[in-house]
Amino acid sequence: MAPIVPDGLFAIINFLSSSLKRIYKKGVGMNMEPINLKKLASLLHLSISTVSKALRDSHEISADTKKRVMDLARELNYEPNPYAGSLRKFKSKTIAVVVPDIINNFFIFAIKGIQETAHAKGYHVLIYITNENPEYEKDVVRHMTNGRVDGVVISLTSPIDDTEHLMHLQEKGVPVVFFDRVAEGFDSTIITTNNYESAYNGTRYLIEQGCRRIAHCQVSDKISIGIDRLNGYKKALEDAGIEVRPEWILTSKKDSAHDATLIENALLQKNAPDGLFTSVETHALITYDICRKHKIDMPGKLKLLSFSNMPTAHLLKPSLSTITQPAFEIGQAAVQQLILALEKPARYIPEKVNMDSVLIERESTGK
Amino acid sequence: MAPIVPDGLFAIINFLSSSLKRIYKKGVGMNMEPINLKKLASLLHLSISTVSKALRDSHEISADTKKRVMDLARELNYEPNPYAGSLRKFKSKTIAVVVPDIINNFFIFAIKGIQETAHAKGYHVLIYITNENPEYEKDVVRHMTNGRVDGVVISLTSPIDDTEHLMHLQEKGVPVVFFDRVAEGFDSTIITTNNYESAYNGTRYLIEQGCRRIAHCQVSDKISIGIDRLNGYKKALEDAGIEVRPEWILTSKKDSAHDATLIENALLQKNAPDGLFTSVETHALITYDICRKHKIDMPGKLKLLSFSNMPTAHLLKPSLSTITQPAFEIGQAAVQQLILALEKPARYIPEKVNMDSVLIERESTGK
DNA sequence: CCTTCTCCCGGCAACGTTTCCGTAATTAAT
DNA sequence: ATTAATTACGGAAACGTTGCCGGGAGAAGG
Repeated sequence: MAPIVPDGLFAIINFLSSSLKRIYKKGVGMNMEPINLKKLASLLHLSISTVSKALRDSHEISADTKKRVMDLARELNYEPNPYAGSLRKFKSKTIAVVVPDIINNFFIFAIKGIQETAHAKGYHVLIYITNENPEYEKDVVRHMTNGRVDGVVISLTSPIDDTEHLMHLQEKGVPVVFFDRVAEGFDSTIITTNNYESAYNGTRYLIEQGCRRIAHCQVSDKISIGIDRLNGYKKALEDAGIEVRPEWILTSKKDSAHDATLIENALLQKNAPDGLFTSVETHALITYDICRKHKIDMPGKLKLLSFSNMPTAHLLKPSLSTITQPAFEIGQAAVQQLILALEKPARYIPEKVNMDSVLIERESTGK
Repeated sequence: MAPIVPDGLFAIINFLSSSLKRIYKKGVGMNMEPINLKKLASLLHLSISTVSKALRDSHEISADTKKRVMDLARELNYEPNPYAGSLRKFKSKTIAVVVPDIINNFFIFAIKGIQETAHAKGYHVLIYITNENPEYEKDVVRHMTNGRVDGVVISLTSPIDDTEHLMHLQEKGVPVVFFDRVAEGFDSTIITTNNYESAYNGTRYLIEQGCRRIAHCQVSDKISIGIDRLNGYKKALEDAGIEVRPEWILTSKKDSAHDATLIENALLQKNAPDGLFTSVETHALITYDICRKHKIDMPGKLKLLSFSNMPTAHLLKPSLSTITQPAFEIGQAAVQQLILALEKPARYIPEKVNMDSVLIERESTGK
């Protein structure tokens, strides 16, 4: 069927272009010639478009041609160049996940949920850790308008009123899904937990456990969860007729050494708090260290409650009472919503999903 | 300077093509027209190649032309399409990190190190979690020959003798750097810790603490660290004249329920172990739960030592003695080596980096 | 005045796909 | 038998870049 002479010529031509490419690409190396549609087409004596359509199982191609093409493609381990397709189709099958921190079990589990469902749907996941640095977040987000990612799942480190970089992203047609640390005024999906109620219930629980001087350590006064949780804390105190004392509202500076002295000073003052409600698990751990250092009896002298997804909370001494968020499910839901926005924009209606956290009583609150 | 009529015409033409593109791309939406080199060129009455060169600060372009171009690019928030460049240049400025698990502080810190240094060097990071599934790892790795990533940093879940998928990757010219769970026979950088010595010293330490019936729980008998650590464990027993009992070598089935009963049965048999040396922190946590459930006194009846990077090890009850690996530094080193291989292939010599873990004595071993 | 050189810029091909279109050959409908 | 429809394939443009050329204008040197 295939004429001999042209094949020989093809072989020579291919060899030449092969070695040229090799030099151009790597200088030296054992890497074989890249195999692409053109290569498959020439080996099969078909056109590039026919091969392309055959591989995509197009109805325009006969059954046995498809088989020939697919067999050869499998044999040669053909892998389509994703960037060529992306360039043509304006979609990369890639999403970005942007988180403030990774040494935090909440984000770990969320990332796991994100990654798992994204991969199940055929998406690749680029990960960006902002290290609580708003400038870095802006920088990263601004560069996402270039088509590298089809959509973004983000938990903010920027203040709630400083999100024009995300507005810009949205205007450029890149869907954004927020989770946990969210923004307002966006026509996009926002996935949170019931922060206000959790903080309210947590604070009230501390009161019920006998605390009257309850401090709160928040991660920031400029992000959504910081505000919501603070408000829940305040309202619970008010409802119990307990004065809200500003000096007992500790605000993290995102520097663990600073935070440690902040908490330490608060706990060592005269008439010190008898209850502490922390918003992130690292602050709870810092508190453990402080209590050990200064021999503060927990839960005797100080009761501690923290938002946390630590797998070791029940093994600590004393075991840590926690408000635990459904982190994994949040990650899953975020990606599901994002992919819906990407693939069925008509059926996508941005929604505010609000999931419930669960309060787990343990020894640190005198259980 | 610029003639008025042509500009007006351009505007009309641009508007038309804009609305057309909008319909083609999204159907509907507030997204503006994408801005690319062609657009910049037409606005500036320059050629595409001139604009391209100006943006890359080429010496072929005059200073004021560069300024005009860059000013407009900044004003319009021009972002070069990364995939077009990747297609042209055969490099994506993207690396993949493949890890078996993410609910494991070792990998968390490693990922942090990887991500941080990769971004510092201008690389993007795709993350793949294999969930200890070799088939999934193979699937993922096989699809990495298509140019999506320039290189791969991997900690294996596949058995040490089943790595042809990685061979294939290397043959295709994609550099691979292994860390922690590594493979043999590859001409590439391998970053490990001194697993044999750590296991030897850890086991000897347990002996010194009075243990005579020491069990070892390994993550797998088919991966590098499993083998090395087991051998260190065995050697330490032999050197102390203690018999190595096969039934005390527990091998994880990568299913936490199964592992729990495995360890539970081992600890409940008559003449049970008085020491346990676990290779991953999850097994240590399982052991804590078992001890609590069955009221096994730790460290009285059972001493526990584990490889672990848990930030809460010192806060557990009892605090956990650990062998802690320099996870963050491993991640850093892995990426540094990979980028060296990518950018200075001439100066890159694959090496076997071996870092030291540190044994931290705490209460779980009777400190 | 002619040559040579430098400076600046534009044209064009190429990267690997996808997809719109055209068309030849075969089959079905009239 | 002529036309219409269908099947199966190829040609070519396009996606947004980069980089090799080539060339015109002006300056410098003879």
